[in-house]
Amino acid sequence: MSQAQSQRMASMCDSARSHVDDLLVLLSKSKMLNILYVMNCDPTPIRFSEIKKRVNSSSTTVARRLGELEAHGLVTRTAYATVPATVEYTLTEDAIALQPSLESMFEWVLNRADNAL
Amino acid sequence: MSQAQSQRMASMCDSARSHVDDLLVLLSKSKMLNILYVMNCDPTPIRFSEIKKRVNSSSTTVARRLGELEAHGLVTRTAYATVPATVEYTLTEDAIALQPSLESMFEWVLNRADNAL
DNA sequence: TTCTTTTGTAACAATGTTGTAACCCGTTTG
DNA sequence: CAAACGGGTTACAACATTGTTACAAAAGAA
Repeated sequence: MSQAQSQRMASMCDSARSHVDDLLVLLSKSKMLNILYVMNCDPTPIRFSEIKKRVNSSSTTVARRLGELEAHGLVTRTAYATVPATVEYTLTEDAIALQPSLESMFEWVLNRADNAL
Repeated sequence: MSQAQSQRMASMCDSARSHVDDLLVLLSKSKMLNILYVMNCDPTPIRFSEIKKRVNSSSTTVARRLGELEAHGLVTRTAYATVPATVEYTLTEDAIALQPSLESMFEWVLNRADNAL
């Protein structure tokens, strides 16, 4: 961490702190990192059912997480009037900027998981 | 298809996936990223009370998180027989390997927080 | 003697989160 | 007509997590 960033952190006003905390709380919700990871792995639009299958969670939780991500401007939801319904989710540019961090974090996680076998 | 069946269709083998999930669950616990962040900012030994103050949480939660991190081999706890007691926590090498990811993740978080002002 | 300090732990009530089961839409297929 | 599809929503019971309060230990200070 650079000195400038540490200083920015130290001198941050309360409202900025709360924004940081909001984001950390968001990222810490169950399956959130998993969802961002699967969306980052292949950054083309992905369907609800595909996300649900890959993160292995209930519809309720996946819907809640995607709603939270959309509310924070990290994913875009696009519905198509096909039959049956088709809905695609896409990462916004802001979320894509998080990709390198997530990728190296998951590399670390996978390495540790390997070693733990 | 049942949820149990979806589970079995995941690409990774069950034991590897459970290790990955363990780590993601660990990292997703409340204040966990905050703790790792403050410990990464200044990677010298840090005392319990200092962590507690910086992440702004209760003793109970901080103690729980540090215990979980220690159980996963990510921090080392060293107690000194001073009066009153002194306990220092240090990141292990494994945890330090996570530093670049955390740093760029926090950069992203800080940037978003700035823009949200 | 009693107060103070740091670093916790134990018990517990309040609060938050989860999955399940039931249901909705609108359209096509049997 | 009834079922089935994807993509959800709602209600709710079960479960998980949180902070609070009370407590402890050890030794020096008042």
